[in-house]
Amino acid sequence: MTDSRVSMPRRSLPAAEDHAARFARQREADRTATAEDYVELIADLLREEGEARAVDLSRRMGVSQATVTATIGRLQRDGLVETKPYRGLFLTEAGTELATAAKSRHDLVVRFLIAVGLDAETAEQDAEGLEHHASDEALAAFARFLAKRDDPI
Amino acid sequence: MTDSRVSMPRRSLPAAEDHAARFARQREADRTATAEDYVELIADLLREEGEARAVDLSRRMGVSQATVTATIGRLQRDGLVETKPYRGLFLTEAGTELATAAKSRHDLVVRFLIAVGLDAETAEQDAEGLEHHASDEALAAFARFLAKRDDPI
DNA sequence: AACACTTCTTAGCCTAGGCTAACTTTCAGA
DNA sequence: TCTGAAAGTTAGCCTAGGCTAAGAAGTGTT
Ligand SMILES: [Mn+2]
Ligand SMILES: [Mn+2]
Ligand SMILES: [Mn+2]
Ligand SMILES: [Mn+2]
Repeated sequence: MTDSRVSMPRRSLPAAEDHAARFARQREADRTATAEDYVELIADLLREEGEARAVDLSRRMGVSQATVTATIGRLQRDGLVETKPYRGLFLTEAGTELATAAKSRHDLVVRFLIAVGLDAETAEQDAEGLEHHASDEALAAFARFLAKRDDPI
Repeated sequence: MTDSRVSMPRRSLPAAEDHAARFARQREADRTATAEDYVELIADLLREEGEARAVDLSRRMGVSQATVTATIGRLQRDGLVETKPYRGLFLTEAGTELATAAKSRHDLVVRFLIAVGLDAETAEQDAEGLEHHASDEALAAFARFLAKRDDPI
């Protein structure tokens, strides 16, 4: 029903299917965000503290221990995490890979935001959300930006 | 239990409360994202098509009509939207404000991503998700970046 | 006026991700 | 060794946001 008599009208709305695809991709990113944040945090805790306890996740995620138990259950079901009660959480191969990717993405976003003028704390804050919605293309662009800035021939 | 004997150790983890605050803010952004996307789309449809039907939202969001009904119900409950069945959706004052803010944020993010090297379609795609997680500070930084680029005195 | 098509709603279901309260298990210190 | 605190689990609840299938309600065309 779109009027196509004018060659380049006030075309602000994309084709419905394309539009829908954008939102679908975003919903997908939302679904994986929790897993990424958890495995990233588990990896950080393992590296920095030597162990990652559910109670630490609870504190650092700002969520009840019951919620952590449930979430960890899903991560376990999905083959990302293993647990030894009272002995902490461990990442599977897949979990480690996901954590590594998440961390490098996180760090890249933080560095980019700082380069673009944000203070470190705001950059960290924003990165926590933005990291899950930047495509590989966007990340590549961020990396190029940083490279150019560091080496401005 | 954090060891504070060393002055500046491998401090990668922020204080637990700060860490939790970051995630809390992100959860908040996630909660408001759907409302923003819906009112933004309704405003776009009203402007471009003259009316915003639930069935169009369904198509453009890539979601069933039943889901749209439910979501619109929440938006109505929250005072953002009004409905006249078979006559489309309308924004309240609050809804219009939210839509306007969402759209300007969306556009800013798109322009910024393009300026940083993304192609238009990827920029649109990514903006759909990123827009909900960029703080005012980040948006201001993006705007500064664009301004400087356009006027590189 | 009737009929078909479209639009919208309703009912019933599901998962993720939150919560509190109560319980169990482990650990550590007296 | 006991025993209290910490850690973890379980049960039961909630909301958002998805879905399908079925039915109701407009709308438009003949
Ligand atoms: Mn994150
Ligand atoms: Mn992160
Ligand atoms: Mn969006
Ligand atoms: Mn948007």
